[in-house]
Amino acid sequence: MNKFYLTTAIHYVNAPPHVGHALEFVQADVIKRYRKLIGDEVLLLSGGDENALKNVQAAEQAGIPIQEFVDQNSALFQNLAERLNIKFDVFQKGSSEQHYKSSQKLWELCAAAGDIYKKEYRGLYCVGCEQFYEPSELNEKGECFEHPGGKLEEVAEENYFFKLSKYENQIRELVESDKLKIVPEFRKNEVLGFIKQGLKDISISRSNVRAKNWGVPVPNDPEQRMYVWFDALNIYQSGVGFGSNDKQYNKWWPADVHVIGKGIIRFHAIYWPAFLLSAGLKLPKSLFVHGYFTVDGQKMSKTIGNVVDPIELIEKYGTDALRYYFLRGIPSTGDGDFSERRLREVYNADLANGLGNLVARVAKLCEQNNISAAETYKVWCADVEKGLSEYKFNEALQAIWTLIAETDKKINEDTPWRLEGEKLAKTLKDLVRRICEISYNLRPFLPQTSDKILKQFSGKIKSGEPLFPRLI
RNA sequence: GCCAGGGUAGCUCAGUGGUAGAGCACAAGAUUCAUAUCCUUGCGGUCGAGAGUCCGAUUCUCUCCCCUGGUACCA
Repeated sequence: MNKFYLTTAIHYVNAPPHVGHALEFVQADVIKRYRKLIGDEVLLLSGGDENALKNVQAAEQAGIPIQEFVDQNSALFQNLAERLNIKFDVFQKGSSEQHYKSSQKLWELCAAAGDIYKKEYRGLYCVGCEQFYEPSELNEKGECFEHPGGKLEEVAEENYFFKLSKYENQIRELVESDKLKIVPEFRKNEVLGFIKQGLKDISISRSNVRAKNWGVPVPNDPEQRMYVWFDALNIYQSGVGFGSNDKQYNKWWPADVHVIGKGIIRFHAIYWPAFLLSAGLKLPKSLFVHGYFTVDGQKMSKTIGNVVDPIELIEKYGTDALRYYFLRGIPSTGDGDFSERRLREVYNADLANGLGNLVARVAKLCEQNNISAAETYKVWCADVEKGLSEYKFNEALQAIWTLIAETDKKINEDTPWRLEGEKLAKTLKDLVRRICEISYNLRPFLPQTSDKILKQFSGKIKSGEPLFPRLI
């Protein structure tokens, strides 16, 4: 049996999840369900990047102890997954003891390879924001936008650095050769373009003061904490036993695919393989990079106040309706505009009038004529498989909806309501076969709906409640 | 600034050196098994602007305009 290990990104848990997170979860779940259906043993991991300074700041603002704060928000991410009908086999918390040990082990391996050294970092530090800024990020007076009037201090601090520059050629080769495959192609080119400019060493630690004593302690240096990316990426390993359970780790690692958003590709395509190369560990096989949502044409942001809550949408339209919109309504690798108006349009056109209505009309015909379904159909439509293997979910679904349209047309041509006897039975059985084929192919995408249809179309067929009541 | 991608029907997008395509939306017709549904037909575009190559350009070349993304220790 083939193993297949995939992950979602490790998200900041400084705020509740929005539709963008939901999109990524659904995409990962489709891959997971498909791999399972074709017989792989699959593990899906997600997790929370709980060690970021942003969490500390957000917790302070909310007036909640930091651990309690990240626990609460991590739970919201897990709850969202459940509501989307997704099961994370592992949800690895960055603040867990096991993760700390695992990340320290990774650090020690990199250090033993001679790739970690101490160096002074100088930068412009804003006390109000508690972070460093590049000159380009400041206003004309050299002040930060959040705290105008206040001068930034030039702060120097000893940090640990990782010799990223050493791995430049190896990483270029990995990406070019697709040994680390990046989907889609244009993201791969972006990464190569970035590498071409030359890789510099990166800081991978912070002083306790700046880190507010939060985060993974650096081994053998009580004054420093790991910079979040070093340990956050390692969640992919710590969650499957790196540093705690060798048997489990050897079974699942390396990851077959990391599903991530475009904003963090550099960390996954460059930093992450470099850390692993340094530590002498296996590398993930591929990255699947999705785009971001805009909302009614605008960037989603807390300041604009247009952050869309996926839970509300699930309550309004149902899990599968939302899953369908994510998968069909936007190309899987591009940016998509989220609009509720569009969601409603797609719901009525494709789910109510298309799939739902087709199932209802065939079910009624079968009920009236005492038709039973005997066999089960497990045949993948070629275009659906093709779409899935390339992560082009919208194209896969399009193929299924072509089947739906063909079946509708066939019913109109055959006019079963005018037939009788043997001919009628034969026509209806053919329609039942088509419905089963459609719902089988639908399984990775709309699991609840698929189950409902397959249940309705096994044994004696009866008409039932509409799958997707038409919205007015 | 530099690098990459894009500007095609009201919307989302596909596509080609030879009189422009799909789905949705909209309109009409026909049908009744069905969720006022399905089916058929129709409406709808100087294919970002200009110039060049060619018998012929939306498709190739150049210039310009606009949009999106990337341009690292901030995430």
